[in-house]
Amino acid sequence: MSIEQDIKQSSFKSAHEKAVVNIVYTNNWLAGLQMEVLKPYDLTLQQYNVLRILRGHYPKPITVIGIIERMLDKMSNASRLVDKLLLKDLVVRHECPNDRRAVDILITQKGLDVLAELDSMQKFWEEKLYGLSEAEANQLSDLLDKMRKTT
Amino acid sequence: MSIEQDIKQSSFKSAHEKAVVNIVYTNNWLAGLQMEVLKPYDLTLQQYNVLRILRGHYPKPITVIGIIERMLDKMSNASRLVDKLLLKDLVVRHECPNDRRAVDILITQKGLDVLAELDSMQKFWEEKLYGLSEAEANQLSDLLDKMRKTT
DNA sequence: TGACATTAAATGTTTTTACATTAAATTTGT
DNA sequence: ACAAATTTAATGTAAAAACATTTAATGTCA
Repeated sequence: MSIEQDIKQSSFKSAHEKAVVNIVYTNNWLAGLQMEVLKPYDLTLQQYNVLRILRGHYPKPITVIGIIERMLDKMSNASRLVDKLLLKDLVVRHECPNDRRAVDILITQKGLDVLAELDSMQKFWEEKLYGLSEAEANQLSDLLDKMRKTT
Repeated sequence: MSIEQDIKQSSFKSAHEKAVVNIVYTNNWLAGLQMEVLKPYDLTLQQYNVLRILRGHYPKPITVIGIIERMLDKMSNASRLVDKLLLKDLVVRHECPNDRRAVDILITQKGLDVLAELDSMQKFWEEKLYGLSEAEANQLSDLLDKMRKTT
C-alpha cells in the first residue's frame, strides 16, 4: 500500500519530509516482515541481529563490546540480549583469557542451525518480494548514504 | 559515517541486503536526530507524531481510531499516548457527540505552540543537514515505494 | 607503586511496547 | 425488538527498551 493511503495523508510539505516519512514507514514494513519470520523461532529482531553478528565472526568469539560496535542500534542492552540467547542455548559465554573484565561470546551449533533455517526465509523476502532490481537497490543505498552526509 | 565503518562490516551478501540494512540504519540515525530535538520538550517520537496528526486536523478533533489510522506504527497504544499528552496539557479529550464509544481528541493552543517551536528545528535538520537535492529526495521515495510493491 | 581514570559487563529502575482482555456503545440480522 | 456480532477505547500484563549506576579489571602517569 502507498504511504499516502496507509497513513491517510495526501500531501507532504517537502520532498525531504516525504522521504523521511517513507524511510520510517519502510523500516516498519521491513520489521513487520522480519518479525513474522522470526516469531516461530521465538527470536526478536535484536536477538536475531546479534546472532548474525556472532556468525559473522565464527569460529572466533566476540566480546559484548564487539557486539555493540556492530549493532545497528547501539543503545540496546547487548548484555541482556546475550542472556536471552544463552537461555535458548544459541550462544555460549566464557571469560576472555587476556582481559578478565571482558566476556567472549560464541555462537553454538544450534545457533548456526537456526540461522541457517532463517537464511532461506530471509532470502525469500529479500529477493522475491522486492520490486527493485539490483541496480535500483544500489541506487537506494547510495541515496541513503548521501542523505546522511551532513558536511 | 558510512554503514560499513559504523557497524564494522565490509561486505554484504547482496545489494538488497545492503539496502535493507541501510534503511534500518538510516531510520535509527533519523530517530536519533529527532529525539535530540524532542528531549528538551519531554516528548517521545510517538507522542510528537500524534501531536502532528492532531494538528493536521485542527481545528477539527479526531478520534483515537483516527489517530491510529494515521500513525506509522499501528501497533502502539494510541490511548496511552494521548494520556501522556493530556498530562502535559497538549491535548484535550471529550466524548464524541454522535458516538458515545468514541472520544474526540483535540490539540490545545499549548500543543500548537510546542509544535510551532519544534517546526523550526525540524526544518533545520530536514533541509540544512541533508546532502540530498529535492530531485534525489523524490527519487529516494520512489525507490522505497517500489521496494514495497510485492506483486 | 599507588591514586585516579578508564573500560567492560552486569544490574537496577522507569518507561514504553506489544499483545490480550475487558467494558461499553453501536450495528446487524432476523 | 432483541440477541449476537462488531466497534471503540481503556486497561492488564509481560517483555523489552532506555538510561543510569555499580562492580571489577585494566590502564595511566606522577
